[in-house]
Amino acid sequence: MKQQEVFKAMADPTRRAILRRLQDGLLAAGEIGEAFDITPASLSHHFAVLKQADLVRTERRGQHIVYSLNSTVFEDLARTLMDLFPAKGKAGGK
Amino acid sequence: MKQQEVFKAMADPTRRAILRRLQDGLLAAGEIGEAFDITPASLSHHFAVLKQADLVRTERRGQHIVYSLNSTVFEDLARTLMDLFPAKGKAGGK
DNA sequence: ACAATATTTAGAAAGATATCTAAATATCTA
DNA sequence: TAGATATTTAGATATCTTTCTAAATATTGT
Repeated sequence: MKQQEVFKAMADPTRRAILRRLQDGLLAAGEIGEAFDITPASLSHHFAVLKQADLVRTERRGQHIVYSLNSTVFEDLARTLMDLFPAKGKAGGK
Repeated sequence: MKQQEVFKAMADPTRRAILRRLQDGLLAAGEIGEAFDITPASLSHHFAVLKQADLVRTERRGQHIVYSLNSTVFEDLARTLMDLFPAKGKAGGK
């Protein structure tokens, strides 16, 4: 996991909202954008950050590009957080 | 949980390192700082961000101010992440 | 009360980020 | 292949962050 990229990606509220929209399944970039008051260009920038962090996958379907969540990275991230708090992770956590 | 503040706080590598140092128990600001090549002033700024997010608690002990983790917020954060990925959280997760 | 130690606050500078508009690229359909 | 639609890239700008130095505040011990 590219930890730094993942945390940075998650730090923006628009990006978290994008991820939430993707919970229900694949969506095209434009469909995702409908929910936000933001230009396609800005949205595309957010996608790039999410892709960089490997939080989403893309696939072209005709003239659309569809996005989907990459659950693996979420699991890794959750684990990293778990490791961070004391009670659980045994003494020498990474 | 102040979600936005928590995510932002976690997005900086120095702050995550601070949190990791605190896994082993209470530490004074200065002790934490020894591990980093950063001025006390900058360190103090990071503490402020962590406090703002409620990720750490502070208590004065004589001339020291000791920091400790607030596990509750980590749990909340981990839960938020879990909710974010599809398979697990049932359909209508917040 | 003074000096020493520990930490925070204020203010400034450099770098990163989010957003926009305009232009480029890719795909489909006529 | 030309036009329409969907998305990304380039370049600019305003705002936010990280970091610094210098100064302020709090506490202890003499």
